[in-house]
Amino acid sequence: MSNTQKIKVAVDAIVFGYESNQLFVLLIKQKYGKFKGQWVLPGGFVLNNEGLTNAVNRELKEEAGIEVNYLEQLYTFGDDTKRDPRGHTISVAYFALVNPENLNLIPDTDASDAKWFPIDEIEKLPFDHNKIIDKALERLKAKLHYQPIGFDLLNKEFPFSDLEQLYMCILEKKFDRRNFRKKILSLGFLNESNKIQKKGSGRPAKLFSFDRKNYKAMEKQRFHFEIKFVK
Amino acid sequence: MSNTQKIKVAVDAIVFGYESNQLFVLLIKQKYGKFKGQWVLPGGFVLNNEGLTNAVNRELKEEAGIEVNYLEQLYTFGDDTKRDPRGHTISVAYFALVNPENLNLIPDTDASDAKWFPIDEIEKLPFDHNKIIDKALERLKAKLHYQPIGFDLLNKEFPFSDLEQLYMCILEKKFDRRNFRKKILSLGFLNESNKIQKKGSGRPAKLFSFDRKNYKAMEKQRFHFEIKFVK
DNA sequence: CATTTATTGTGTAAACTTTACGCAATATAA
DNA sequence: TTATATTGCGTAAAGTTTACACAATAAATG
Repeated sequence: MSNTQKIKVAVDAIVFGYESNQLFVLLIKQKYGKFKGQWVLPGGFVLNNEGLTNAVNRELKEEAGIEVNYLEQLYTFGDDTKRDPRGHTISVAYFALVNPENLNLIPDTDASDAKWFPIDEIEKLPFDHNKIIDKALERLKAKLHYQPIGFDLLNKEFPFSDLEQLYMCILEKKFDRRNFRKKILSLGFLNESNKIQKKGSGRPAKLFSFDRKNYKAMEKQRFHFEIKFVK
Repeated sequence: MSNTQKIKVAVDAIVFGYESNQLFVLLIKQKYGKFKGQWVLPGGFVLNNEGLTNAVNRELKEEAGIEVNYLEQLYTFGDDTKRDPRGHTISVAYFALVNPENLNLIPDTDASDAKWFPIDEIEKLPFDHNKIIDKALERLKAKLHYQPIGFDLLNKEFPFSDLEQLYMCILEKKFDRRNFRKKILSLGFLNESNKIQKKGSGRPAKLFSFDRKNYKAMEKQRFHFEIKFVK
């Protein structure tokens, strides 16, 4: 039985980026086959003797010349055996984040075309890729509440308002700026830099950075990140 | 490339059961091959043109004659290409729960042997099955806090003390009985039956049942299940 | 160059939730 | 009949979240 199994294994990546109050998803232009010329999620078939995580990282490098900041497995799509018209294929989807440094640097590798699309301007995509993006977005929204994942979408040093706006933008909610700041600061994993950022008018802002080491240590001591919201 | 892909796709199930203050995992005795005679997680290769969820349910029926109460995808194991000595295989692992009605009724189907093992008496298993069980247990513990999943491990009608003990047993924590009761009841999805259960000495207990319909409705209205603990 | 506008930083009181703990009610066991 | 086990309910203290106001510091405007 296992000799005759003809199921193919693919990986797909949903890479999120954030800049100027907008959430983006990375898509690439299909080069061959039935969907040639259409935008799809980066991904492809896993090679023999290649681990899944390796496969995603390889595809991201090949197709978009990108190295991500955060990567985790999202879900394996394989209930619909006709999800790929080329034949029975399951796809292990990965959820990834990049910070702004990696946002604008997508070299065109081997004639591939990669582009950032605002999340709310994504049309109907081939396969079940819209469904996959929906699931990834759901995960991103959920994780903002219980993991310090927002920092992976920001610069290393950021003013507090960046974090605040990122939360409001992605969660599509409004909440009190002052309470949010107090809450996050009270958790004790932000380092206050002595630098100061001036941008446009208004009082210049202190810059903060996420102290990942400290956070990891706190996590081991039964600390739980959690943020609830108002409005 | 995709023509020569030789990766096999399997599913595995981690089925949890609970009774008399003990958490159990379902294992089956391997019938053929290198690990013949050893206990492993139920599962097997996915058939051509078979969906993943179908594959798990089929294997559970074939190998243990069981239908589960709750089923969700856990994780896809495929970073280690040598996790199965028979060749490159990825396994989509599923997390399942059964209630006590299904706990003791495992018919021996086609010469297979299935058995419930207390979670703390599981020895070294073949493949990466111990790792899979660890991940499933972690998920179970986490979900008890943010999803009403405990009810799937109990009888339809149960005294409050059952729920309370299930939480303490699985989470390996102690907390205040009275506060726990108050908290759960305040969430408003338990129906109080007018039946009463007597068991041994002590005041007889009211029986409660989980109102799944009501819970689903509340969930849609932005209600979030959540339980934090003391001690 | 004084005034307006934009944005940051800090504080405090009220409402709500969680935690700690006492005791009456109702059964069986001795 | 008394002791023991277990259930059911209530209340005060501690902690957390929410709502809201105003001073500080810059650029933009006339």
